[in-house]
Formats: sequence, C-alpha cells, structure tokens
Amino acid sequence: MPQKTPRANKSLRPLRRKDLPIDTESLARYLIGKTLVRETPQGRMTGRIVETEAYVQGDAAGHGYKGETPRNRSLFLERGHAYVYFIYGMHFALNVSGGEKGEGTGVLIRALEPIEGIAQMEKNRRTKNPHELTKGPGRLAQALKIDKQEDGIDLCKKGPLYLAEPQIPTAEIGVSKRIGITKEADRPLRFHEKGNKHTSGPKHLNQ
DNA sequence: AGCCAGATTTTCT
DNA sequence: GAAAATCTGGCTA
Repeated sequence: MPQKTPRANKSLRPLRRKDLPIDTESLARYLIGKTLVRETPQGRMTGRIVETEAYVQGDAAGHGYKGETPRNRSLFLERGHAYVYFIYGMHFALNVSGGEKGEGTGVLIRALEPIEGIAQMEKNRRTKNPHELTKGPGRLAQALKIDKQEDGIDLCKKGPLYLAEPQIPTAEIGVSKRIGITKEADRPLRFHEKGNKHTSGPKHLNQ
C-alpha cells in the first residue's frame, strides 16, 4: 500500500526518455508513483510523485499555448526536461516537458510523498508537519530547493535533479479537474494516487 | 475543515 | 499595468 514506509536507498535508475509516453496526458499519468531525485551538496532528497497535471496541445491554460518566450523556452525542449517557473511573486513550480520537441506542452508536478532526506526538507520548509512538506507545487519546490537554476535540466540522466524508477508499487490512480487556473480548468487532466495523504487540493478531488 | 484576503515580482500586453 | 499553474495566517464553526 502507498502509505507503507518506502525503503530508502534502493537503486535509483533514471527513467529512459524512450519510456516516457510522447502524449502529454499519458505522461502525466505515467509519472504518478515515479521517484523524483534531488542531489544537493547537503545530501540527497527523494520523493514519490503523487499528483500531476497535464497541460496539453491547444490548451489555453498551458504556458506554451501562445508560443515560445524566454520564460517558457524549456517547455519546448524534448520531453523529460525540467521547466521551472516563478509565480505569484514568491513561488517556484516544477514541470516535466512533454510531447514532441518544440511542442511546448508539459506536466506540472503538484505533490510528492517524501522518502529520503526528510530532515533537510524540514529545514528548507521550516516546518516539521510531514503533510505540509511537499503538498503543492510551491511547497515541493521549496522543500527540494528548486528554482530557476534547475530550469532546463535533463531529468532523464543522473544529476542534480532527475526522475527515477518507482521504489514501491503504485496504487490506483484517480483523475480530476485541474487546480488554481481559470482557463479550461474543468478538463480532467489532473492525476493523483488514490488514498495518498500527501496530495494537495480539496478532499473531493482526491477520491 | 473551509473560506478569505494579503503577500510580492516576473512576465507579457 | 494587470494577471498569475500559490501559500500562509486568521477567521468562522
């Protein structure tokens, strides 16, 4: 079951780019349960991805909808690269670029279940509440010390930030509307692991 | 547990 | 100049 304490330090093999679904919606679903690995000079932090949102082709809510700009250029890289943006004057959020190269679609990572390096996350977040560490895009970026420096990183190879194979099996995946946007918000493009305590958003969206 | 307002700055119009 | 893929604290119950 998802809430069982996952064993730390199993092999952390990066995901292969060819295994990432090209379709962005499929990618968002595929990423649930995968491991996000953050290497810093202070040590390693890892977490299971438990909540994602897809921003697909022709989607007015997508940052790449109106074409490439200096801000969103990493979203147009080949799939599996990091797109980090700054929002509301104080938060960073992490996306995985999706689709074909130049497409400008991607997947927002909305929540993690912390596994390794929890002490360091508590320090970065200045809280000890395990449920407030990585629940929500801004919080997880702060916990893992992710900012513009990580923008454009290849997440399919070992480095300061990458995606890796799951460490424990993934439970059933639920689908809901997206959170925090005004355009096309009702499209069912948000994915989450059912029953996981580390997902963000109101309860009725997590069933 | 749920609702609301305020914070704060980048980005593009 | 306005909007923005959010979080926090303070309120009500």
